[in-house]
Amino acid sequence: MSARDAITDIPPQYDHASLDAERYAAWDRAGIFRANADRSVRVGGDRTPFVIVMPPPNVTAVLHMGHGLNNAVQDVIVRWRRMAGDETLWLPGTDHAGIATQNVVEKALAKEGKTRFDVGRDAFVARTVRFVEETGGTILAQLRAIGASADWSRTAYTLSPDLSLAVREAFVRLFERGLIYRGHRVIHWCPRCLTSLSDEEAEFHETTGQLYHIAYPVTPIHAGETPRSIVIATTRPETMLADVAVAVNPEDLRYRDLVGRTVRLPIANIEIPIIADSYTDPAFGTGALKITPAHDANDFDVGQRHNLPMPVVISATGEMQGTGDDAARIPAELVGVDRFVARERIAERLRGMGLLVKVEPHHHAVRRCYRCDTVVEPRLSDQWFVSMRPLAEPALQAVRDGHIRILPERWEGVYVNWLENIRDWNISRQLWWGHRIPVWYCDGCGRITASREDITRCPDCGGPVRQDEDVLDTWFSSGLWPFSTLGWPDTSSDLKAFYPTDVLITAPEILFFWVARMIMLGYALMGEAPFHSVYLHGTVRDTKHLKMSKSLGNGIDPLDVVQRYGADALRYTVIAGMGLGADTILDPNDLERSFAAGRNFVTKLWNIGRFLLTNVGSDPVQPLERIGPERLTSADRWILARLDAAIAASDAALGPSRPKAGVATWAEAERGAGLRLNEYTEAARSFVWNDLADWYVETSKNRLASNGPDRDVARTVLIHSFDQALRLLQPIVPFVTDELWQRLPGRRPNEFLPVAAWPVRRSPAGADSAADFELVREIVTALRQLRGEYSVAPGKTVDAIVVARDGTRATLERERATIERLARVTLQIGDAPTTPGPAAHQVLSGGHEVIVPLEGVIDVAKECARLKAELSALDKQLAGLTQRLANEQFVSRAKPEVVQAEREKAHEWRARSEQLRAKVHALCGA
RNA sequence: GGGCGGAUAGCUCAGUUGGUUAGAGCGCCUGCCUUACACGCAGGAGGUCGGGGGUUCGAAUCCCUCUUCGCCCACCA
Repeated sequence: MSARDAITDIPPQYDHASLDAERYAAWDRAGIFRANADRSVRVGGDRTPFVIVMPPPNVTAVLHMGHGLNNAVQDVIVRWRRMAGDETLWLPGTDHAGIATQNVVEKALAKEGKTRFDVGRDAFVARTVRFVEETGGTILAQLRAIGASADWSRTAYTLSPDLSLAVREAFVRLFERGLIYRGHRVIHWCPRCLTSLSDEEAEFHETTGQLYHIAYPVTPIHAGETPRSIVIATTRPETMLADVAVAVNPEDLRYRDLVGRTVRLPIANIEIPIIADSYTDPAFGTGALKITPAHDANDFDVGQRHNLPMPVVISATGEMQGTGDDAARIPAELVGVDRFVARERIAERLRGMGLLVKVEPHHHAVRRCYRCDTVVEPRLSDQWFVSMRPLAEPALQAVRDGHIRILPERWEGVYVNWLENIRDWNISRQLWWGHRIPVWYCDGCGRITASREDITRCPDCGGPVRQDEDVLDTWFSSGLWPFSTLGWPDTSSDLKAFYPTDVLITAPEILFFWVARMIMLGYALMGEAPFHSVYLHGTVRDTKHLKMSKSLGNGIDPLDVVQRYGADALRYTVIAGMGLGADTILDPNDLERSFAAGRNFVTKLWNIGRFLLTNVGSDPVQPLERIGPERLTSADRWILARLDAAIAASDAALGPSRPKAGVATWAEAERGAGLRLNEYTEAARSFVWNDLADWYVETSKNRLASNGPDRDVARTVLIHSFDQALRLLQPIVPFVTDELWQRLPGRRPNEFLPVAAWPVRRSPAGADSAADFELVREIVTALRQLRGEYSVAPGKTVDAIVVARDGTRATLERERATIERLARVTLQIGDAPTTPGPAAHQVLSGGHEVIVPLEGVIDVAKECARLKAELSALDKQLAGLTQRLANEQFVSRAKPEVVQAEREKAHEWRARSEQLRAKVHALCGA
């Protein structure tokens, strides 16, 4: 088979559509992504474990660019460590996603005109299970399409029997240690989801609302007293029906005489006291504050301090409603009215009564449900809480003393600040989809029992018990993820072999929701940090810097990209642009442009391989170690030095992968180091493209075409360099690299690049051996520049003179053929500058002078004429411009920016004219 | 209200502890189908490093300030 036939045999573009899936299937069959717990040094094996737990996507999620980015990053890190020889485990899984999934199913029910209450709890849960079975987990299958090298045999699910056991164990342990308790207080309530929310789930949204100033008439002490009133300011007039007091600051002289007296609460028409409490800010509004303990967390505190009643006037669904005696506070016509409608009506009524002093626009932040965007209602209720302070302490300490680092480091401050001000975590949800709270109440004796097993009788009195109706916050189970997925509480091999894990890779949005809680629960239940590094990557945004989302319609479907350009192109593009913590900007309207870099790179790589495979041939290739150093040419030494540099740069950009052996904390110098994926990508890219392809492959062409011993040297170095380059690039573009690697000579069956050894530098101090070929490159580049500058025909071989410096003559003689070939010249090596008539010349940085005689090469007269004509035209234009700028009329009357632009243009033209004049002078003499 | 980040070539971004001429990809211009690659090759144009002030022999880099975009946190109703 001739070389040409072989070329036509391999298409000029990498065929990702057919090859990617085949490659993944081969990896899968070989089981190379499956971790072997027995090999972990922690259980007596021979390998250091390296573990990443995948942030579990929602079980019903469909792959979007955010997942694509997150998993591409994880895969690169995991693939790097796998090649480096670690026993690598990337543990995948999904999250049952309590509210999110329940919402999806409720929406489906709504289409049938039903609510979850119509179908009942058991049927609803059964239906959700079915829904998850049908659609759930597709995202994990989709991750394979982008090449995720996860250990699918260990796929976990937060609501699986195993993990549910872990959740129950965690709850009971924390309960027994007094860290989980039942609290009666104001929490965030979503009137649409009908559940309480944690602080993190009630997100602030800036809005411009209205601030209502309402006069509460002060009840006169004796007849004939001048009528007075106290004006309060509120954004939520509807809650006034639940007011129990008006509070003023004890230092506030304006109201001092009123403290202890009462006001008549309008509409509700009841007497409430005026109290003094330092919570009230005299400078805000009127300095008087209505106190509504059941509908405001702060007012609740005030209410408790003053032992005030706590009437509730808004129902779970957000309508005006009271119970018992408190029902009397709500006028009949407002009962059952939506809270926002009631706000309007109450304002109307107050206006009618002359008690609405003024309404002014007010900019403030309103909390909304993070799942359905409904304005959250503060609501007094009984909930389960985790006592966070004791949990936060070790988590705080861990980051402070370097047991855990967070990259980029600026997030450490955010993390610390949050933990320092942490408040107790409401973990009960009034939902049906999730882990039922393992608590039973005995109505007989009142005992509350948290139990690992379901119970039917009270352990104290033997009476019947009923289980708590609520489920746990979905983030409670996520918080156990780094060890629940490894089998905890069972301490069998996986947990021992792989906990703690290494790096946690996610987006900053869930730093509090998830990362901080994993750290806290890791310490609380495992006594150890769940990982030593947290890597927070950026967000995927469009060109307007808006976050990509389904609702905005500005998303990019990663599978679409995979289909068009291949998984490698997607991965390369995303990873190459992965500045530490920086957002990734992609244009959803121009996929071609967004992913061209990746696609082009894959094609380039493929074509280098194509050249190699057709020119190196299939004869055995000697390993590099068998080639004596004296047989290496300058180009060989150079490319091997460049390879060493690329390996060093890649290692420096990626590592260190963990704190130094035997040390549990990060050294200050290494705390912020590594995980620079963009730098690693650039090091590998420029090596393979700018060094290997642009120079080494070019110089090797004639060597490969020749016969004799040097041909074998070239084959060896070429194969070695390319093999190493493929290894360096495997984590980024695993498909095309393995596809090529499989075809390299000497490959044995069932070898796979993803489990081949990571490159190691040959010679730590071999830098200077690259100097000779560097000189060649410099001379060739200079000659090419001169040719271009003087319009020398591309195909024409011309004479060239290089003036040698001390000691380089022999080198130049040796490299003559290479220079002549690459620059298309016939070379003379001179000792001193000569003056061969019209010539192009350039002085190089090392002092070498490069000269190309032009007599007879180009038509000097013609080129002179051309240049002169160009110069004269330019000068003419310049003269006109100069004249205009000298004209005072123009300068004073024209728009300043126009004048400025003309000045700049003149400046530019003058410089160009000077350059051209010098060139004309050199070429044409006079 | 508090804190953080960004502003560098037409676009998307790199620029390590201040140190020759500020880089890459995409786009653009010129010329090339040079027997691996036109998704390519060779050459080239393009930047007062957001504005102003300061420190320094020297600043994209350090300090102050302003403008602007974005993010996080927050119990002034």
